[in-house]
Amino acid sequence: MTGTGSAERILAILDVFTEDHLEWTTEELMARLGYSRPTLYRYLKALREAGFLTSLPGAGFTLGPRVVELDYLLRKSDPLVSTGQKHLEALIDAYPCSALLVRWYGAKLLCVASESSTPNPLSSYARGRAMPLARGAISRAIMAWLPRRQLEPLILANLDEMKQMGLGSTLDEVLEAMRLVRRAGAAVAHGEVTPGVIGTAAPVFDAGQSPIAAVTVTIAGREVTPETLNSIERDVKTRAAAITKALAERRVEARESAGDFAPIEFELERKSS
Amino acid sequence: MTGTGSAERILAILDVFTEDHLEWTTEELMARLGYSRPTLYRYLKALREAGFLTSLPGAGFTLGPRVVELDYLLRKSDPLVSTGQKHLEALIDAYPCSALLVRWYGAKLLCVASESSTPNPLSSYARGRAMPLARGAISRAIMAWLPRRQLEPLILANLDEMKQMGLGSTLDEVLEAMRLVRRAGAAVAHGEVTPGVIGTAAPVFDAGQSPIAAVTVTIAGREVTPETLNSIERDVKTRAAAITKALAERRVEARESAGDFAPIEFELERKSS
DNA sequence: TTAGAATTCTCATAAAAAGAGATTCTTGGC
DNA sequence: GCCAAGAATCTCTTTTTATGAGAATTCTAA
Repeated sequence: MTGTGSAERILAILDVFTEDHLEWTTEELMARLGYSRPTLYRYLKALREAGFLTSLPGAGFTLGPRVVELDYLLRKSDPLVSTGQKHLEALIDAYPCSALLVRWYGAKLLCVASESSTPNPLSSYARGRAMPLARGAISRAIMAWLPRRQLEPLILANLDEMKQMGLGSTLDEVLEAMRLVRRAGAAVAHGEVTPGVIGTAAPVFDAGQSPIAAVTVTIAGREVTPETLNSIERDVKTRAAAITKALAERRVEARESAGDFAPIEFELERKSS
Repeated sequence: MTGTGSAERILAILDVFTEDHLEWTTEELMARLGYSRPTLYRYLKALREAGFLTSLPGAGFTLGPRVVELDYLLRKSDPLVSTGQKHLEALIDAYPCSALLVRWYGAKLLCVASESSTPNPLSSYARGRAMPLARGAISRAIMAWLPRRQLEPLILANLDEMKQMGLGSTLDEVLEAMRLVRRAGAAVAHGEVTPGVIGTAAPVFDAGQSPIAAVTVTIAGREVTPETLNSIERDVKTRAAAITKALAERRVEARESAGDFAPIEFELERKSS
């Protein structure tokens, strides 16, 4: 569990680059990480040659171009983003809101695409922004459809915060709340993440079974009627279902053209009897 | 020179994820990289726990959330991007064009911000897109201001392509062409990257000395008069200079408030779960 | 539940990181 | 353009630690 391999130690270097401290000198890194000078330089060299770090002219290191390239790759090739984009645009055209596509990464909710038709809140919902695990419609739109094995430990780990959200004070109560979300087909949250902002989210499924993402609309609570809210919920559900469907179709296409793939040969060693 | 350390071997895994092949099964990776099964799984585990890879439910791996997060970090904290954004917007408001901010990474030109007021070419100039080193206004707007030590090997390595661009057929001729660009304060290229598209680029400097980026405007050649072109060139130069100045001021501010930096203490190693 | 596959474990072997200090390469100052 | 101060790399031995064959385990899907 505890990573003491050099792999972990190299990747750990990237963890010290944070919003507050994005430039590091070698001295600072030595002090922070406790690596000896030659070792640190070896690691830094590897990371720099791979493009993950760039040495600044003055003296120091910062994140490098590979990061930007990899994100471009992901952005351009992620079927979720490419099929979802138009649906986000349709949503922001219909309401004065922000529309997000948030991916479930097994331990993290990360915004992977966002559009907005209101001026201010855009920047706080940019791509790459991590979302809270225990609060908000997004979280529940994913969690409610998780298999029990995955769901239970998650709830137990975040029970305190969920209690505050009024989801219930025991595992069973929260499970019941999740059941209601599942029945409704979407999750709605009033000001759980940002005060005064209503979030509505519906899940996107991968192979029809496990949720991989959520389509979300956030809108200012004071300028929305219950009817509009219903309409939003309907639209969000429709859009999410459409993305799920598009993903499934894409999968089929990919499989059909997979004839190019070299067949995998089983090379079991069978001992002659 | 070719890295055979485990650091390089781990980072090499990320290199096989390309636009054409973004999902890899363990079998494919073993065949492609030649690692033994346990070793590969160890590496994959490290990369997955760091978030650089995600295992897909079906069977396979793809790039993970850390990539998106790191890019967000870079985007949000890169002073070049944050000070340059408004200038790009001003440029696209003034002309029907695409405006880019392209960063020089020592061996690579990478678009780090882009805005566009024309519908079609937007997607081809997205953030993360690598730009050619030997062609186009962007390249020259950087190269012309590089110190000779860095410039010469670059020219020699790309002489053939530069010959085709009409920059000269010998080192000295290309150096002379660079001198002209330096005198003009900006580089202009007619259809060197995309046929029919005129690019105009001016350099952004870091500490007043070495170029770190270029502001670029690309515009369709047929719908632009020589006067407009002059105007664009003037604006691009002005904007680039403004960004350089803003960066310098930022630097001063950072230095003045550097007393806030907490002294770095030894911290117990903690691993994220 | 039970095959079947995917992932992790065990452990002896051997490779390759680590570290101290010397050495070379860069930078900035004059 | 030269020199000094600092940054980055190299040398080389010790010891750590990664490696890989095969076995054991866990996961997944029927």
